[in-house]
Amino acid sequence: MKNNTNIDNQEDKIGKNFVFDENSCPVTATMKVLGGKWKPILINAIYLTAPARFGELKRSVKGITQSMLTQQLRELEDDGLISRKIYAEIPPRVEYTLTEFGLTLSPIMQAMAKWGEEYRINKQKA
Amino acid sequence: MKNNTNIDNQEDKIGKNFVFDENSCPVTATMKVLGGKWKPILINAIYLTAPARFGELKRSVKGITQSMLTQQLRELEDDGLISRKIYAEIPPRVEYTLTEFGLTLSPIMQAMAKWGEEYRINKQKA
DNA sequence: CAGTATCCCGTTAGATACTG
DNA sequence: CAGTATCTAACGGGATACTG
Repeated sequence: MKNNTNIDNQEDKIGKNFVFDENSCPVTATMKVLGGKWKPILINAIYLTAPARFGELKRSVKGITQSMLTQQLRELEDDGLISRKIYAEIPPRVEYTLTEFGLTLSPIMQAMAKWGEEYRINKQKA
Repeated sequence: MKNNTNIDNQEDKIGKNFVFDENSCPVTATMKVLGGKWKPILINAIYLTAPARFGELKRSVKGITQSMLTQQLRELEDDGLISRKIYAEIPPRVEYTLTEFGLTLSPIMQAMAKWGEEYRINKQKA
């Protein structure tokens, strides 16, 4: 739960003048990569249907628009989570796959999925 | 990584007409709770300084405004992650603590923190 | 088929002022 | 001290049209 790098500085124990800074929070960094409406779904979809084609994703991811799909795929690619393979064919074909690094998200996604389910149960009671 | 409840339906294996729906993605549900600019930092801050007072949080969480702090604390409370204890004193005192349920986020936060650090290293190389 | 380019809107976050 | 109320700015996401 220690998500502030200042924590490493033993001089600066959690005292009255300790400061929590968003820029040094690695959880926030992860959220930026996984955040937004489509990222988790897309990662999951690509994981389960790899190699995933653009048109397939457009059909299978309910409600996503073409521009959103392109944009999100670019961001995932820039973050090194997915790889994009272009086939010089007519009609054009592009396939997306999770990279090795993208696969390292697996335990986090699983933990989040499990927690999310418990959260729903918890909310229904409240 | 299976974050679509449809996955449980064995009739509907990942085929050509499989649909990924945002409403049935528990990862997205978790993201809504943990998402936004301040939630991870606040959860961490409350965890490390509990019982955390309003004024303390305002001072220690760098850059947060009073209205944002109030709003985020309310949301965390409504989600059952933190508890709010009011002391009928002058001057008024309010203390925030993680609930049992809030503490169950710990493994996720730790996993995300670890991944976020590796992501940063990965990005610097690219 | 797999995109790019624009324009638009709703939500989220920030600034400021006021109060029990 | 610990809030609430209100207004404004920024950004994520959506609709539509066009293209190699």
